[in-house]
Amino acid sequence: MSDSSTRHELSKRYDPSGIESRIYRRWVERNAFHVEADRAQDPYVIAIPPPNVTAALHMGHGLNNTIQDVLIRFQRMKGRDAMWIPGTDHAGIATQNVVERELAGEGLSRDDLGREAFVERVWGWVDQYGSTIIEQLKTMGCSCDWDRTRFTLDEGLSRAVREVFVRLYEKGLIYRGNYIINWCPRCQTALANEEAEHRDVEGKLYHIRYPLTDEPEAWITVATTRPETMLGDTAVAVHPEDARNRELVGREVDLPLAGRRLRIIADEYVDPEFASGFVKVTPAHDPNDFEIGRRHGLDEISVMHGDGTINDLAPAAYRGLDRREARHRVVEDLKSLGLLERIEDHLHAVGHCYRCATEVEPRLSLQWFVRMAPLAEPALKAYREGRLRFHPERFGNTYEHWMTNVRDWCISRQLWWGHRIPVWYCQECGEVLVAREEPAECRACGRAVEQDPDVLDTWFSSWLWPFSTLGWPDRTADLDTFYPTTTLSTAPEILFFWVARMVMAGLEFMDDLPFTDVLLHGTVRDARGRRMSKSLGNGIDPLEVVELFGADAMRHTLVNAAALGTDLQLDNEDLEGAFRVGRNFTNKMWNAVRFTLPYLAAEDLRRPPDRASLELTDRWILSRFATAAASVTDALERFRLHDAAETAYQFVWSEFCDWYLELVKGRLRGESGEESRLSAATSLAYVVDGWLRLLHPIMPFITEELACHLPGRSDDDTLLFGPWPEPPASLHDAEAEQALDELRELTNLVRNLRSEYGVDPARKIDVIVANASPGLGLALETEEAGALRLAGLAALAATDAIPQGEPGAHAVMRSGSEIFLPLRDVVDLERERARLAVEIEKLELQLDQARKRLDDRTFTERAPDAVVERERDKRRSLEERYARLREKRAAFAEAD
RNA sequence: GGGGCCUUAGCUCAGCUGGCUAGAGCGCUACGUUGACAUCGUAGAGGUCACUGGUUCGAGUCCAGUAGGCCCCACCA
Repeated sequence: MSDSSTRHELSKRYDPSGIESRIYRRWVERNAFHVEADRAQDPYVIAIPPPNVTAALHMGHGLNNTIQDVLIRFQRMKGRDAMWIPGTDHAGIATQNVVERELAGEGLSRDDLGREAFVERVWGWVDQYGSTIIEQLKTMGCSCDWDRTRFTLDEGLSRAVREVFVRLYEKGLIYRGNYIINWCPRCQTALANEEAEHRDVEGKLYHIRYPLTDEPEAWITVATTRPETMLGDTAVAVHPEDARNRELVGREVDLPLAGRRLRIIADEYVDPEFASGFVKVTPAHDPNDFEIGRRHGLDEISVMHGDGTINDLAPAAYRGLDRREARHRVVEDLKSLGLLERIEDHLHAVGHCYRCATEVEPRLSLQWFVRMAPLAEPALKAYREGRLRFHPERFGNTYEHWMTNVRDWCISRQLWWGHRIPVWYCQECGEVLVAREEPAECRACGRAVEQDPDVLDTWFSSWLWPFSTLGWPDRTADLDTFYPTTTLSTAPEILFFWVARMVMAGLEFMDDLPFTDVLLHGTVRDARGRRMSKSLGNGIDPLEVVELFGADAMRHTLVNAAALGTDLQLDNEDLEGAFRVGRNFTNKMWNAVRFTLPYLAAEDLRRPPDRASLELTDRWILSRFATAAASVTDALERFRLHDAAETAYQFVWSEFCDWYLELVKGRLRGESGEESRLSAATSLAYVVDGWLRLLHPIMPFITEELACHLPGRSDDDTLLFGPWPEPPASLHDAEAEQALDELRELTNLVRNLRSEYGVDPARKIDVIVANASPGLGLALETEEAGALRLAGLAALAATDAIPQGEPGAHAVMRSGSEIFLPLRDVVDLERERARLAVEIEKLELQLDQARKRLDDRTFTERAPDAVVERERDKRRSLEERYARLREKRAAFAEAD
């Protein structure tokens, strides 16, 4: 690679376009993200939550994948074999819906094509668009091991799915049966419990009279929210202890409209306090009624087709009506029969399909299920024993609750797109064959067999993701090396769908947790606090953000806004505003490095300069850098990415740029001699290299680009593999920090006074310092020139005592050092006296507080010594400043 | 019905194990084109940390309750 690509003058503004794609290409060309199993000594592994193949990148992806990339890059720089497995999910219903919609545009349905052609069509779609999101992840800078990209429906993963199905079946953990499941009448498939989203709906509660068979003038009243299901009633139930109603148990009622006789039965399920205490029992259309029905051996009459229309088991008048129309008709008919007692408003939760939001229909049907309790037990144990950790911790409660109340998982879907259920039925003898490979014939009778037409829930493949992607069920080197993975980062809403199930599968099939730490990030919201969504049209397109401000700016903004466990808000109507912080920061970094480049010593950037040869300011920035680096490292290790971003930002901007660069400018130009220049140049080089590394996980492009320009570096060098900055503890320098703190305080005080008295910024003024503390003395000894420049001073003089009563502005520092600006032309005596009075008053308040505390015996006795000592220091400092300021004021009074 | 979270500056939010004068960014005010950066610099205004009580030498931080907002789970029709 030649130098020509990057070795040019840096532009005045940072322009990420061009740079980012060039850098990414360079990484890919050297195959930098790939890790070979046989060379991985210390693996750190993340399996990406595979986005749906139908997906286009949204901010939720942006956030989650930034988080993962930060973690991966951090660990890679620390020297670990960081491997990030990418891939996509075939997303059964979602993808099938997309292609069906496409077909609908051509006036076709999937039935027009037939199963085979339809599936082929979906594959075609996947081939064409399925890698869109993968490409978009690259634009964001994600450092996935692209060689390992997997798809939940590829050959290897399909084999894993069949293997798992067969094993669970043989273990008795998969069964088939007729149960009430959640049915989406639009998608026309079964759903898992988790796939039905409960939402409150304003409904009605209908009170309906069922006449007693042997006493036609008398009736009982049942209450229902779904009158149309009465067509499938097969009993009426009361609570066995219900004093009001229990003598009716055993009698019969005439079911209106359907003309069927129903027995009144007693069942504990019924709440005797609710409404009249009678419940109509519809075993085929309600999960509770189903249970009652099984307990009492009731008929299960399903009165609906899969599409939600009434079927032939209902009276002719209702056949073919949609469930809504049927409800209306039933209510009207009951009204005209005088059997509708009343209708009340009723708020209740109704399940909705998580893919198309259609109201779910509880429906009796023959499906395949996984018995979950035996799988949940070890998964729960792992959490309780602390082997599985959640960040933030509170999600552990949610996990525990779900695990302890887990219900069997309906895994069959009446779709065409997905893993075909590996079960074959003999048409002759009814034999059921569950097999890894398609059987040629029935093992019982030798006749032809036919495969179950259904496919598996898409999560039935994703729950195997952490090991199926590594080659399982084969015992591969990848599997040995990279399983278990380390961290999982995802959105809390798929805790049950995916995270919990992966834990179960990992423990069941690999005998080990799939990961040890689960990081659950917040939700991205719009300016009004609403969740960003396609339907609301309030999303922000990450690609547009990258285009406008660069991936680094976006990543920084996202990480910076996403404190652990909190949602983040981004203004979708003001992109510029939303990403300003990150964008401005990239520009700041760019210019900071651009400025330093000509001055950097071409020493070994990675070796901290020897302290003995350094000047105070250099020792100070090295000390600050050591603190920042330790704190960023700690934050990243604890998944507190936000803190890491914040710390690095403050260090670079507020300490490095605002103070260090400003202070050393003159020295870098050689104004203080060669030795001084060298001290600054070597320190600068070490610190710049260091903070570029600290920021690389969050902002990989700009840091990589800038690092290439450092002396002795070329395009062939990269920050990818570290080393991660681990400055020696010896860089911590209390003396330098103390001195520079005082220097900064002095500068701030002078600036403040200048501003208050409206001194022309261009005007150089003098300052007199008296009673300088050792720290300030030390600072001025070496940094006088810097202080003069930053405070806009012409000269700085030290004396033993400030001239008494002379017109000018006064201040006293925390250390007790005094400052005097002899500004006889601008300082108004009256005003200065008033200003001092205000200062004195403020000090008095603080002093009172400190004294009160220290006078309190319980405080001095019970608080830790260190706290008490600090308080004493504070009082001492306050007393000193107080005394000095009062002197000033007194002097003014005399002078007047 | 159960569980969890939130309420801190005009706005968006930090503040982890309780301890110096509660922070950041944006916005606002005043001033500034001193050769890194106007995507900038300097200074400043702005907070009874929702409310009430408790624990403690000490509470934004811990506990209880109140009010408001949000989320998850749940088979009372």
